[in-house]
Amino acid sequence: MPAQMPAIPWHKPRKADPRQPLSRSLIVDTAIRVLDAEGLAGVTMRRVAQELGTGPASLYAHVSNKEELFDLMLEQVTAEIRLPLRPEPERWKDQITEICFEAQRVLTAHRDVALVSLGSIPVGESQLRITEFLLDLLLQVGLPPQVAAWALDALGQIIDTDAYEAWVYNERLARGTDLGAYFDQLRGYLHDLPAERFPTLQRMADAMMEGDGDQRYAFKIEVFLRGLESFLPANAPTPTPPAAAPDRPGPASDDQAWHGPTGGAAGAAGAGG
Amino acid sequence: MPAQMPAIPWHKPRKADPRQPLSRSLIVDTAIRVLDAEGLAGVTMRRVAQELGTGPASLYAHVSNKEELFDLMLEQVTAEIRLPLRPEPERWKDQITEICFEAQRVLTAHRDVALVSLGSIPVGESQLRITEFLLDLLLQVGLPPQVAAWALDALGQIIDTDAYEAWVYNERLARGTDLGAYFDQLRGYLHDLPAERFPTLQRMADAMMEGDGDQRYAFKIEVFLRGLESFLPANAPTPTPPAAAPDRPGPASDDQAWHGPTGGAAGAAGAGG
DNA sequence: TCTTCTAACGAACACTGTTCTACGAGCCGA
DNA sequence: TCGGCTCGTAGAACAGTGTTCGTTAGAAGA
Repeated sequence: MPAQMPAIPWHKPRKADPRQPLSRSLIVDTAIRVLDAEGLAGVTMRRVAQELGTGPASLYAHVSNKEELFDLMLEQVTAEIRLPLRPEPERWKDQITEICFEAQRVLTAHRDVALVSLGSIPVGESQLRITEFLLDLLLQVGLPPQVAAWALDALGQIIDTDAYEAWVYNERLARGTDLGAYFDQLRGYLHDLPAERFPTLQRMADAMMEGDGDQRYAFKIEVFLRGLESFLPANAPTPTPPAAAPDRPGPASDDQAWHGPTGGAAGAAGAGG
Repeated sequence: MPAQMPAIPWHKPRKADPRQPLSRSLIVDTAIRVLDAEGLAGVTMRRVAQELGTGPASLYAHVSNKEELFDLMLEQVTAEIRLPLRPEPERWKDQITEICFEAQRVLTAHRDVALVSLGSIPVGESQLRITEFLLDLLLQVGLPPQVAAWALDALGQIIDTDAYEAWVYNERLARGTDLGAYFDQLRGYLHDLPAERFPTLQRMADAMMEGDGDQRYAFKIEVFLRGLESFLPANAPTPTPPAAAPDRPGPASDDQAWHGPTGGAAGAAGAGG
């Protein structure tokens, strides 16, 4: 902060500090600053207002809700996610993996902002930008349109959920919890489970604890991409006949037949991250 | 509620109402009743205490935290999830799909309780019960141990996240939002996107909106299971070499070599649902 | 110069989780 | 039977929260 000039005495100060006037984007920027410093729970209307040298009521002239403010913050953060120059279908799995890690990098850089994304439908410009890129890529690969469309849904969930859990993990670390001891405890707890009721779990305790967050994240993405791959027309005769929901008709394996009209309302799914 | 008998005058009432004394399980049961009626946000210490005819401070003798109360509630709810009698490896995909839908049925029956599960490591008895079953099943199928272990992680995430999103969807419905009009709006919004920036998305608007929550859920599970399937030793020469995180070593495709010591701390992942 | 409009804001409302402290009933040893 | 002690209970309070109301003060338009 540069040294402040003394106020000219006969200029009665407009507000106590002649800041730039309040605006939506200024509020959002400030809120993100608070978010980065203290996490989502620290972003209160009072806290943001205080940072702007005003009261909470003033914010409501530019933002109708705390929820709306959160949405705006998410959109702003999402804009930071960089995408490759163009889709490269010949290495689509690598490219998607890279995007997933880029998204996680950006999301976790802003604490637990991913939590905002979890229940919301991505309609912001930046979110659609990512959706557009991925959708284009998946179609170029040759996936059936409906598979590609629904895959975005799932991809967004993976990204958001993992970003959130990565934050939980980091938070515990930052709060001074000795994670080494914590996980040793957990491992011991699994080992000490009654063998007659939890034989497998007890035997697999070490495997359950294996791998850090990034490895597990990479695994989830890999499994998901391999699953997608099985929907490629080339792999049409899939290893096993595709299962579906217990009673409802699940996704069939015939490829182009996907775009069929079943006429249901869309689910409340959040793709795009 | 049955008609209350008048209090016998010469019996001075113990507290104003001669309820059974406070206890952990009574508090949890009451909290779940409030949860079912008003959602997780409605579960406040005051609200639960009021339901028990007492003040909020009284709860803290049996429950150290609101967070702990939430964990106990989750554990209690998870206990409702029914499992098949025994693993049937020959139809493992169907069985897992059934369990996923059973879990979602129970979770969504209790509003947004799934939110509690999202950031927490599943160590409760009921959660471990499910983990034990699934782990056993996956190993019997012949999946490499480490793949099976990490798969539980991913499965838990799918279940929790989808249950939460299903609740968001149902909530909007319950709050009187006309979802038909809402999704029509959304569809129109996608259709009206500038074609030069979002050509694919615009073209695919209908496919993006296709399918209700259950169909999308079934699709995610199916993709995941097909991905898992590709890790079966029989399928060892997978269509493409397994990709990994950009710089880190991802899961290799050799099967039994998994149980290796990489020595990292476990991630903050929540499996089990 | 006077009016009109609107962004800004102080104060307040109805809440929240949690803690402190006093109260009072039940049990135990004498 | 009686004191003393423990421990579950609960009222009040603290420091917060999101949001709204009614007022004010500054700028724009006539």
